[in-house]
Amino acid sequence: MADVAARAGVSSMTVSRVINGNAPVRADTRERVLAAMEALDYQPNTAARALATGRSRRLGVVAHKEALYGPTSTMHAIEETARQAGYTVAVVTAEALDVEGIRDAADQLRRQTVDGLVIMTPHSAAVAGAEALAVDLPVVTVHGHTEREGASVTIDQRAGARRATELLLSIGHRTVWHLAGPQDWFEARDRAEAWRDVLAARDLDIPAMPVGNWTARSGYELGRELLADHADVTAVFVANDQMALGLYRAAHEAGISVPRDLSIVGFDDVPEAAYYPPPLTTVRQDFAQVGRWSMQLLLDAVGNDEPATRHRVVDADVVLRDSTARPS
Amino acid sequence: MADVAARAGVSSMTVSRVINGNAPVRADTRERVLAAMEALDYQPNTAARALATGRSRRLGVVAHKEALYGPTSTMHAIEETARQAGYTVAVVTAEALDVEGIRDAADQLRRQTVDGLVIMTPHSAAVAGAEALAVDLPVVTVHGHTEREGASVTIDQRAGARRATELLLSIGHRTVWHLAGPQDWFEARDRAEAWRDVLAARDLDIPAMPVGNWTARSGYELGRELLADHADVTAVFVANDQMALGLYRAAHEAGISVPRDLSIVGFDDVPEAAYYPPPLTTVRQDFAQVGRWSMQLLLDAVGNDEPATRHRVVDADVVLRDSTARPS
DNA sequence: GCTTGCTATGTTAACGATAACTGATACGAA
DNA sequence: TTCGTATCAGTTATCGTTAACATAGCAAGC
Repeated sequence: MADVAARAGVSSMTVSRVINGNAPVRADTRERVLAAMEALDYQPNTAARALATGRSRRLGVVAHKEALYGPTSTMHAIEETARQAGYTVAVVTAEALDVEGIRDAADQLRRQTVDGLVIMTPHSAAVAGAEALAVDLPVVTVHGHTEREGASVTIDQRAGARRATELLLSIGHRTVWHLAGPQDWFEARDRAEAWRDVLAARDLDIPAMPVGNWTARSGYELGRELLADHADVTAVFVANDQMALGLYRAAHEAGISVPRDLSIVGFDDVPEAAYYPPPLTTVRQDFAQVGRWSMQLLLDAVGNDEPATRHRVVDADVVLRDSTARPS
Repeated sequence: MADVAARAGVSSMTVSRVINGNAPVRADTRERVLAAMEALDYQPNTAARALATGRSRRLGVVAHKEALYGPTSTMHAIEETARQAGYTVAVVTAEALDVEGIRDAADQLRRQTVDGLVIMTPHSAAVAGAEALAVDLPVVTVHGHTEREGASVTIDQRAGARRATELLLSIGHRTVWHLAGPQDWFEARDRAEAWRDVLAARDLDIPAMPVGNWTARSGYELGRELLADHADVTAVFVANDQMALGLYRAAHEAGISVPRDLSIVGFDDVPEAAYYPPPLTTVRQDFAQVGRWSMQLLLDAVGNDEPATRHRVVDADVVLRDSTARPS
């Protein structure tokens, strides 16, 4: 920077003003400075700037380990939105998404002088960790639930699950079973509760709810037991698309045809769902929207220097394909 | 830091020495300093440290947009390895993986004073961008090809593709077709070339090679044409698992049974592949290993303050499942 | 002609850490 | 005893940038 200043015949303060555009600089002076920057291929040093201003134009994201489709899509949208606003993103993968894990990850990010934090909080335990942080840093939580303090972006799991369940009932199924996701994930719990609520509202018996872990394998194993034990199952709402794929296989092995003998609705709408045999009726979640909105909330909070507080909810809609039919 | 020093009754320099452990400090002094750090919940400021030392303990990763399984797994492994070595990771998603896009992304990271760079270079065009950078910063490229200067980690696409093709020939198929991936990706090109080489080495005719774009949709559409036009196809090696899923559907619609009438081998071994109907024989790639090794190469280079130069190749093995059988 | 106020620039002192040097004490060998 | 050499801690300057204040020039208003 000193070199640039010397070459342009000004003080380094003027160079700083040209870069930041926050104070008047005469047009011809600005030109000279810009020319000097160009000629010397000058890159401002962000460490020095962060030290002087106390702001790093860097945001932290606490992610979790699994390479699932949803969080990955959200991550990319976060990164892109941040970049367009001139921020960079530092990612830390929490070992475990409990209070301890979130705290460790966030500490590491705080040491990096991040200006704000996006925390992916699918587990209930993770929320406590997030709350503890919001005191001295703007924090937005993602995929959590909306009943906490501070800002968050969630997908309307309940609406999606309600629609899925109602769809199956509306085409004539007497009741709907549910293969659930791990119940320490908000998303899984919300889906299960909404499913239960729909059945309860219609005075239907609520069948036993096997609990899986998002993997196709768990869908397969739970599905095999379910179909072996209960010959009367005609409709299953599955917690996500991978588990639905596992259930497909269990049904196939049991000689049960989808959708003729068994209707299945998934959740997520992964890109492959349209090519499962048969193409899967599922609930689409706009993961990218979640990323964009969470970053916007965070940028607002960082800009205004106040904790973020707003909640935004992304809708979730059923995509009708070929895995659902009236019961025979 | 000054507060910590005051509380412990020492100078800030002594606190620095305790933190970095690079100079002798008497045991009881160290204890006092550690106690003060603990009591004040002291967090070292990385911006100041970066400014003073010229090293940020931060590494950059240039990723690409698509939320594919492989790159995501690699990313997580990179992040984890970096964290264990005390480094953080800044991610930038390149808009386009061409020379321009890589350059922009890397410039942004360089301004962040990163100590080194991992560049995911699946496109041929991206390599040129990477080469331009290696001059003043340790760079490791991933998923590129090995015939360039500098360090890289790749998966042995050729070996994997060769094994897949040979497997199909060895169980009696007269020839093997190939549904290829986009030919501007090294991985896709390597797989196609290895397939062609195997056939050529046995003096077999080399069938036309439809080219897709990694998606299930492209696998479906190409598969439909292929099966309609060529009644004699008995074995297909597909560029990745998603495309294989698309081909499954095309076969199913055409009344062709897998594996009885048609054997299929995929590539990647995504977690769902074992639950495709039928479970997919495919080539497993250890994406996490790629991430770990690339980070190790980079950390070596950063530590020794010299450009990275070594190449490492991760093997790729066939996982035998139920989508392959002798021709009937 | 003198104040007032604006524009454009320079000067100085931080920001929070470390590098390089200096000083004090202790200990062993000659 | 004296010197050399560790060992431990303090002092000072520095990294590259910006905040805060100072200054100079000039136009407008009375």
